[in-house]
Amino acid sequence: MAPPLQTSAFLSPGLGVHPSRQADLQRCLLCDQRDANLCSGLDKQGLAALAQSSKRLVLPPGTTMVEEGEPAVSFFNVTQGTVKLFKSLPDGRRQITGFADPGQFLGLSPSDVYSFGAETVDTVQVCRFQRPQLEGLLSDFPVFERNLLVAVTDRLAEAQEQMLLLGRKTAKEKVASFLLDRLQAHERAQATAAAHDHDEPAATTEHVASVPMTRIDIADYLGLTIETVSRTISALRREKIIANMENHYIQILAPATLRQIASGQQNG
Amino acid sequence: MAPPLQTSAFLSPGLGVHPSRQADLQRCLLCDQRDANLCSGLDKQGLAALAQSSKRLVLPPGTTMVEEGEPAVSFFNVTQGTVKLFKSLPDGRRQITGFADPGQFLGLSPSDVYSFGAETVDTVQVCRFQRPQLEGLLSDFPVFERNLLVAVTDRLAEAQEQMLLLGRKTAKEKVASFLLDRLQAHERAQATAAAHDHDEPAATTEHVASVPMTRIDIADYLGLTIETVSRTISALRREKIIANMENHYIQILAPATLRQIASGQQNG
DNA sequence: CGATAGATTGATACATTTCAAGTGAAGTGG
DNA sequence: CCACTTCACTTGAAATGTATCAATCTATCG
Repeated sequence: MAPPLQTSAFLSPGLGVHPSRQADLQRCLLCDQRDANLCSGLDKQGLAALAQSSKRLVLPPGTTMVEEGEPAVSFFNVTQGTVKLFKSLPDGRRQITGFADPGQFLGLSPSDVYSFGAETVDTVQVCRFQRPQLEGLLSDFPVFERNLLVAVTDRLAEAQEQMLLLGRKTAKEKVASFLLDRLQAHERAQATAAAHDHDEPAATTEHVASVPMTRIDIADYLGLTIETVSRTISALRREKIIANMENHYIQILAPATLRQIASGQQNG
Repeated sequence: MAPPLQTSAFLSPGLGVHPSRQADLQRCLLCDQRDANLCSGLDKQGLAALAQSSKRLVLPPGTTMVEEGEPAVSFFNVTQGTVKLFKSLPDGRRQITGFADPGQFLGLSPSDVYSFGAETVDTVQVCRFQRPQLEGLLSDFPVFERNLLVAVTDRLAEAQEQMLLLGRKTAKEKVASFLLDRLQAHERAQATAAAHDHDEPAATTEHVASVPMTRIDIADYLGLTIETVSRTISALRREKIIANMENHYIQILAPATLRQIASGQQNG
């Protein structure tokens, strides 16, 4: 099952890193997501190996990254933008199982074909790994494998939370939960950007949710129809719990209230 | 599929296993689940370490194994029976996120407190690990860590399938999918038992689903009410797709039809 | 044998879907 | 520069699948 690869030291630290690989390593060293999830805790040698084994891609909105049933040859780490993961029924009904924001991986599958599809929501940057090289990295760098284990565990916990939402929450509770998720996603993005700008983290007095996806995607994520999503968002706006902003952002006026709604302690 | 078994005599005295640990090692060597998931591919040293670090427990039906919010101190590997995992809302609404049948683990959590609850459905046998010892095992035995990574990945894929069910399937499709899951669970159990009996695998001409859980559990797993579950099962019985057996077993008369229903290609 | 828990069945209610129409913004071509 | 299309979204009215409320049945167990 797991080929126990030898940890051959193919890049002696400190000594001459292959010139043509310098650019690769730089890419990792300067990456926004360098200390996030998969890539955290790696020494220079590990980072160099990661850099060598991956390729950075920029993908326009609506790009299919993974198709259900196709051979699972690639593995991705998202560094910018949002990717939607989904499963479909033969008649076209679709369930979005999650959104992969910067710092998250995608592409693991229990078999040799993908068990899900993936498509970019907006413009997305990823690091792409090929399967065999990924397995080598896992074997060679225990920290990397541990990071992946932790990341998959996180995703599993998220999936369980989403099952609670899908199975037991009302439309209003679903939308409230979603907006809070997107608030958190935006806050994380802000924090990451601030850290790399060396700027002071601007005191977040405004609560803003990043919602780059369409109503169709939201509906397919929450197990609702687009009409119900639209109506529910309108209702929250009428109740002054949220407010419209530019294109793909929503302001959260009453986060505490929204949290109460999301956890089923208030019906508004 | 079949893991490469060690063919060596399983207790060569030369290897100096500590005498007081012999019983522990025997427990692992004779375990039904020895070659399943987490415990597969381990050499004798690894198996001995596993045996030493874990304790076998037998738990009666309805035992709380894990409570949401409590410190995540234990990790379990199920060797017999079925455990239900769930998340709840403050007002008591509950979603069962999965059933852990023999060979499956439970107890991983992204933080230091459990993000879910777990309770035995019937009489359950588990191997219990304490957190610190588990981490030691993961670090010491790469095969073990890889097994866990594979197992968590499997569970994540299952969770995604269940999200599709919860968000997009009708009551009838949900129940059909559930019965097929339970058919597979029973078939796996049969296969395991047969392998350890050294008996020929009895030609499975009858398709039987093992359903040890109550209607309440089924409803909380499928995002339905007990009434809807009951009505739907009755409808399938009326249509001669399934038939009643003793207490907690259901016979599948038309597996192909059930599969079509489960995947949304037929409404019956 | 009565008590209790699990399961079934029926009648009604309701949350969400479905069907339908309409709005507004962005892009296109004459 | 302005009709015209398109796409995402919103809103309304009617339909429906599942939930809720309620009664009954069955099996197990003290």
